[in-house]
Amino acid sequence: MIEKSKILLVDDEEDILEFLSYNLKKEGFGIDTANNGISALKKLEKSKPDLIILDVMMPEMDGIEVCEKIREQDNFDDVLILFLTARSEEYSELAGFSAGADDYITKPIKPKLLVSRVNAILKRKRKKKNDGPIEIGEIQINKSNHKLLYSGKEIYLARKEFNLLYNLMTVPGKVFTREEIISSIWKDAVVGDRTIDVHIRKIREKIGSQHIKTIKGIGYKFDI
Amino acid sequence: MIEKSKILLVDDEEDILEFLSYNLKKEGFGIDTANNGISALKKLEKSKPDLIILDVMMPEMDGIEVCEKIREQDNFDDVLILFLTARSEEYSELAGFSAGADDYITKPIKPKLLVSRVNAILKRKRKKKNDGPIEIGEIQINKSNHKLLYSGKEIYLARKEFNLLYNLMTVPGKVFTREEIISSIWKDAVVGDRTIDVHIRKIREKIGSQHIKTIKGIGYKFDI
DNA sequence: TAATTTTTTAATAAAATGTTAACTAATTGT
DNA sequence: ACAATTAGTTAACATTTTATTAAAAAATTA
Repeated sequence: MIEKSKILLVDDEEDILEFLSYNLKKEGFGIDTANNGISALKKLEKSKPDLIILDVMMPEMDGIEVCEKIREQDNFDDVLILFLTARSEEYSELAGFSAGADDYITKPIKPKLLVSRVNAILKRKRKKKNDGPIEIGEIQINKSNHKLLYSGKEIYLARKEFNLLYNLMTVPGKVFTREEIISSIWKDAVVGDRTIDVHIRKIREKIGSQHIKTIKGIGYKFDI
Repeated sequence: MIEKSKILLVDDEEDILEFLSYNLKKEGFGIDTANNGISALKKLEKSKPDLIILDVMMPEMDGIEVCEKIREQDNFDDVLILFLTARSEEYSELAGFSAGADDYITKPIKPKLLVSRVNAILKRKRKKKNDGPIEIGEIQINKSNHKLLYSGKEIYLARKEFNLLYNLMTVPGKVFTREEIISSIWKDAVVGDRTIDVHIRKIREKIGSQHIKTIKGIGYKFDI
């Protein structure tokens, strides 16, 4: 059985929260609500939603800002975010998109459209999430449980190390430039090039250097 | 001669299909049509199109869904998908893009715009595809993993050497003048002519001199 | 809050790559 | 054949890039 998805609704207007809540609960979703951005950010940890529906227009902290704050956190980069906007609002799709939104719905909200949209977006996620383990030679890396096996033995990698190695292993043999690496691991922070070297070094310390090759002037690759 | 690209048109309205078909055939594209998503999915295998133009709004299975279904199959992950949307439709660009679309056109469709858009998107694809390995005789050079195989054995080339050889190999037989070589490899630095010689020498050291020929007074070429 | 771990940076060392200069060899035109 | 021109070779050295530390900063955990 597929577990029901959890949705966090964030809006400052009580009646919209109720309206959304009513329609989505009816469909079997687990619903949590927050009536401002700050409270939403607080609830994230405990609630661990699959999808966040965010009103763009809110007092204090608007939806775009909340979205950015969420994306900044490392452990919520795969939560889906759907914006609620009034058609007339000046916020462009672009602003939402660049803040890290996955989709948006314009008000007035039609219940049927809302539900179909939510279903579609969640279905898409389920497909994407299917990051099965990657196995190359004696090395197996598994994103879903964050585990690395090296000839059967489990090796612990810190998060950044793990992400970096995982990235390289997604396309074995391909040379990843530092830019590519940075843009896929440091979504918003700015780090120096030496930082990557240090992480590479730590990974090599743990799995040896036979697989991770340096292509001077270009970047790194994972080789078989 | 460049083979003409094949396009699969998917729309439930017969007159739109005809309109698209007429305008694209005139440009020399190979056209195939389907009037619903299911039929489109069926035709994929046989038709093997380079581009699919999909109406978003269709009964039964909408364009987004068709697009997702196509992207799920892993033998069609490089087919291009272009959406047709009415400007007023509730579907956002965002939904389309995250479903895996490459571009979209809004109705009403202007023939000239359609054609230029289609040409642009196909050109983009061709260029991308050309980043694949180049294989000439026993030599294979691959930019994406920065590898040079010489009768199966991997040979390491430093960056400038690699770029230089890659350049020559993009058009085997063509004589590249020193100027051409410099302008494509040394984007801003100024180097003397002897520098190229030295790099050429190092390449010859590694793959022999039977392929890289000097055309005195002009430049170098890669010969089969 | 303290302790611990992780991440980043900065400084410096090491390695690899790139360029030049000086010289030699080859080719071309007269 | 012999200048004149162009290319090839070599080794020195300059430059760029990466590796390695240790230590500071940030984040996480107890």
